[in-house]
Amino acid sequence: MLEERRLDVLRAIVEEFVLSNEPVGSKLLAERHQLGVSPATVRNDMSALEEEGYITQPHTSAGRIPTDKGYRLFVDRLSGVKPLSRAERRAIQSFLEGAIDLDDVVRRSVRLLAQLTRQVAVVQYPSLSCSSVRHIEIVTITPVRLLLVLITDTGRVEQRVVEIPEPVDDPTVSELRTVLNAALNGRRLADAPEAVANLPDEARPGLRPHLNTLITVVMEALVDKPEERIALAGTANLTRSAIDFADTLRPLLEALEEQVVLLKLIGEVRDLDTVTVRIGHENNVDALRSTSVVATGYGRGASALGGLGVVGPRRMDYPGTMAAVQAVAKYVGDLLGAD
Amino acid sequence: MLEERRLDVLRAIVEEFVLSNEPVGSKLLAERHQLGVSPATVRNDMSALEEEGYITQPHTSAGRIPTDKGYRLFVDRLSGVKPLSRAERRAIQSFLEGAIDLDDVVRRSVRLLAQLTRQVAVVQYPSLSCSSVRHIEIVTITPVRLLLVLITDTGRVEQRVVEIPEPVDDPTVSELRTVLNAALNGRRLADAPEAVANLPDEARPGLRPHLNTLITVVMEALVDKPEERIALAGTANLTRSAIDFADTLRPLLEALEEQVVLLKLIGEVRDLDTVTVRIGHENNVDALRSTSVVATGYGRGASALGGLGVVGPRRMDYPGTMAAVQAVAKYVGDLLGAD
DNA sequence: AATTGGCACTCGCGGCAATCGAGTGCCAGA
DNA sequence: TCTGGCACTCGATTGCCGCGAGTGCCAATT
Repeated sequence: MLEERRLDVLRAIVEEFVLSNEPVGSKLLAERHQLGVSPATVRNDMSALEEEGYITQPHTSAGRIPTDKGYRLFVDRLSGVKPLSRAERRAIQSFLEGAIDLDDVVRRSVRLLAQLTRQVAVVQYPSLSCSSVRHIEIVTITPVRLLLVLITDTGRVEQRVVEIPEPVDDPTVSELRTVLNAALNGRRLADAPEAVANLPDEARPGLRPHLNTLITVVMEALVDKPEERIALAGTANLTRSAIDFADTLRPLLEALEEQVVLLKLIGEVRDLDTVTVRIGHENNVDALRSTSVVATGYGRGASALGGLGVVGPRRMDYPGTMAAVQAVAKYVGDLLGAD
Repeated sequence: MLEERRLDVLRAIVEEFVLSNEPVGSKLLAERHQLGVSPATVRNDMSALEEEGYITQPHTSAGRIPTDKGYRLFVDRLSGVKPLSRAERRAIQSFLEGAIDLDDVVRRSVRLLAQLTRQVAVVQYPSLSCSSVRHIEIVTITPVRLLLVLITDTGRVEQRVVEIPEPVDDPTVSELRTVLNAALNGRRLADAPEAVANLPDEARPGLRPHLNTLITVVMEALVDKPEERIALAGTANLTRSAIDFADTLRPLLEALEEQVVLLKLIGEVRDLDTVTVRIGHENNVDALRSTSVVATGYGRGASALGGLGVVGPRRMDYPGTMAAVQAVAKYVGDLLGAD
């Protein structure tokens, strides 16, 4: 009973603070959230909550604001799921279904997510290693430089320039193309290594050296260190949250421009079916210590094709943001998993 | 003589203000810049300059700051060329020459430019219409869906999915590929329309409908409305210039996310050999009214392949920025024009 | 034991007046 | 045409004061 109400108080504090961005006091809580007790009682609870580290006061004679720990408890135990409005669902659907190719899907999703959450949105392009090969094309640029073009079932087109040690002629290139396609078409890139492992042994001797070179390059470029890509939108929303500027905003913007940071971030949280929330200090990146990240994976079947999420102030509408992230992930997953 | 000194005063004001970001007064000017006259004389000149609209004072009892008109005069007549330091030239060279493909070149240039100028940098990918065709590839996805891949001499790879009205088989696709390549290889995309104009007439009858469809699509997608791309870097630098935040920064960030705006901007100023400067109100975009844009075109030969530049506060080191923009444009032009 | 009303205390904030000083404009003299 | 002098303006800084929101504690009540 007493435990129960204390949590109610915490929930009320979080909700109120998210709304107003001002430290919230006992009087306001008692009258606006039907707690059924007097301000004095609320004060006692608040005192206890502060003792336990869930809330803090910026200075004496001010109300309380949630700590990271407080937000964490709120997210884990206190917040219900806030379903999206019908209008929102409709907006998502109509906004995404006009997309014509992969680039378009990603660009639309990231803008959509930024708009829905009014925060910074991040969408990762489908990882190559989770995709299947639809076609491999080899184009001769010069006799010793080939352009490898890989087309995946997610519609992603990836190209690499390959320098080869000795010149090849067109018939050989054509033969290489046939052999590679036969071995890889329809297979997932993650399975590619074993699929091509003994290709050279089966090929005619004259082809082997080239095949070996190409296979090495393909493996290295597309499987071992695939180029992950990221789309970003809504950085203008950072100015909204009145984060204190010079100190926080700059490093944050710098971090967001750093693909590596974002990839690491998304990589850690791209589970399907789970929306991960990282609050403040829980982020491993310094520049994100004063922000929260809400992210999840998208895709169909077992493993995630990629991840997406938003970055915003800790003072964030977690239920709403989580709902939006989840919904967009579902739509994007369906869209890219199906086609 | 008197005219002469007045301009010296304006130059001094601009330089001082760019450095300090504070309104500059007559005393400071007289003692720091060897004008050879007393503060009182400087005051007279300042009064005249204000009369003519080159400078203004934010409030009585404050120093003067340049107006847009003042900056304009400074850029046009007062600023010498500030050559880059040897170290900077070396940095540019070593930073860019490691690039492996087009994407890499563009990404590196934009970061380099942002770093050199400490401002927001924008680099446009080479326009398709200015590039020549190196190779066209057609890949069958389904019998009625083809993937067109266009490779240009600048290393850009562009792809489009094409829906065709009736199924084609592989030999036909192969034939189409041969015909298209024969007609277009080595030609500039801008010249493509005439190059393919009477291809259908010369082809064997069975090929004509497909050829017509493909030509239409190629023309539409790659020539009429080519997808221009833009790379952006250094948005974090916006926080540096103490632009007043909530009011200016948000619309600015929003504008920068809008590719259309940037493309329009760059498109207007991509002359080769001329670094264009747009100061404050000279920009046609509202969000850029309180910023300056320094940009130019890059490329080899007559027409520009693309444009690049920076966006920063009006209070900007114009000579230095112009030098950096020019230098990077030259290197990028050489890099992309040569290969 | 939990809750409540009462009360003293803290402290940030807004308003106000006084002061300071940088910078200007003007004028008379060289 | 330039210069030194001088009065004036006005934003910024400082210090002070009172208000009020919010707290913590305590004794009384249920």
